Amino acid sequence: MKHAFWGWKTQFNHEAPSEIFDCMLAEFLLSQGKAVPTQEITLQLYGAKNLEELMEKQLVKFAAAPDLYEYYNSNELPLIPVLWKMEQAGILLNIKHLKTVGEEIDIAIIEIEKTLKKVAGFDINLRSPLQIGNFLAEKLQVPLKKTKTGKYATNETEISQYSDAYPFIQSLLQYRELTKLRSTYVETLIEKTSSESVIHTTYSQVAANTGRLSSLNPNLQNIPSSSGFGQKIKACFVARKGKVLLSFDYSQQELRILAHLSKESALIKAFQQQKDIHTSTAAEIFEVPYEDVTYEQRTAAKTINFGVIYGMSSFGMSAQLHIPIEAAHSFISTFYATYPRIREYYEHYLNQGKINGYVKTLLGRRRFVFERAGQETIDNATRRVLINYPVQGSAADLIKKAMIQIDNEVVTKNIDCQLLLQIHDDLVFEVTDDPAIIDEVVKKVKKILCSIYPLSVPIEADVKLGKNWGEMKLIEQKNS
DNA sequence: TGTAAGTGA
DNA sequence: TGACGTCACTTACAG
Repeated sequence: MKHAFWGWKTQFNHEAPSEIFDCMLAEFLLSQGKAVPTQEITLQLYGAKNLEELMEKQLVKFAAAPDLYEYYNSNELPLIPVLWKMEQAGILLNIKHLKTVGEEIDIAIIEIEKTLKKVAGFDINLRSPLQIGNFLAEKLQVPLKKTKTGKYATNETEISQYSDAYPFIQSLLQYRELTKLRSTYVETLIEKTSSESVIHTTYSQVAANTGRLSSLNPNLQNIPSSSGFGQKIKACFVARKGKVLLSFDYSQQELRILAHLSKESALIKAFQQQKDIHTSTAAEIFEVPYEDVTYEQRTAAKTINFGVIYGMSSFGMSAQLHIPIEAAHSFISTFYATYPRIREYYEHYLNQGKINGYVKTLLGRRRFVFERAGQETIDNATRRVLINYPVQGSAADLIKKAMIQIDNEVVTKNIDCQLLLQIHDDLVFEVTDDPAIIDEVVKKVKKILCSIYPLSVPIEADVKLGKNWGEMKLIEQKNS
């Protein structure tokens, strides 16, 4: 929780000048009667003597781009005190419980370690991809692929296909999962927790090229949720005494934004009718009634729905769904036949990228992919960026806008409630454990989240409540 | 310091 | 032809 706005980015394609954030943070802190953190490196970098001079230099930059100045004034600068308060508040950690979970993990690790070393027959370093790769490929004759540096690839998707034939691999994957949890989550979280058992992250507004926030020291945006032990770790994040945690999770926000941007009527209709979007896509591409969609069909449709947001190829899809490339190709063709406007959306943004050198989000944030306008060709990596950025970037814009409004209308309005965390499409609050207050916060926050920017589809959010972050219970259906 | 791996959205 | 889904952060190993 040093503060939210250290650091800077100098890539040509980045338009979030962190130095102005430093200036605005300084102003905010001064208004609170606090000491201003000196940004000597930033000052030196821009050849400025003080923050005022730095700010003047920034304003010169912005003078050339009034629309961006407007965007930053309304959506980035007001977010600074919001993030600052989130960092200062921090979240309470049940250290005792976390240590117990750590001990459970330790016991499991020691057990697995013993059996693995026995099978290997020597003191193999299980954390070394080099040693593991050599052992698997040369001793056990597992036909491993090579990485780009010519070593054996031992990543999960590569080796898990042999886990049935080799119990060693199965145990190794468990070993990796447990050691990851222990070192990255249990140990670091304990280490970074204050004497009051509160953990403070730092948010950066200038790390992600899409305009998303990022979280560091520690990163609280990738706390595990899937596995059993992961859930237990998450459950160690608790509400303070007399309070509860409330989370608001946007439902399929990126696909809704895709529907809005592409104006694809079949997709818009599905959202308007409040259907399960993956089932709906499955019904369309497999030409079966909505009610008859099977689990496998829904899974395939889900992969395709997310795949299109990222510009996935038939190769990537075949790998993920374990189907032949031809089948994946056919799925994708059918998808575009079903949702023709999505293909047009692609073409539009690719052209914008060529013509202008950048593309824009809903709120006008730009991402440059070329140094100059008027490009003839686009390579595949750039193509995917152009396709993904408007969707991911717009989602980031909208939740930031909502956070600012929520802070103004809920957090600072004598309602006992504080925003603690943002995980891209998810906001976690700490609220007094009182039904009337909880009800008020739920109504107000949900209203802001869902009406922050009218799309051609409804925006929806799931609301969950709990004493800890690992066991949150849905308190309101998204369709209500 | 770069690479491989794994966690999240 | 070669690559093959976006955006992050952290850990550990090896040079």
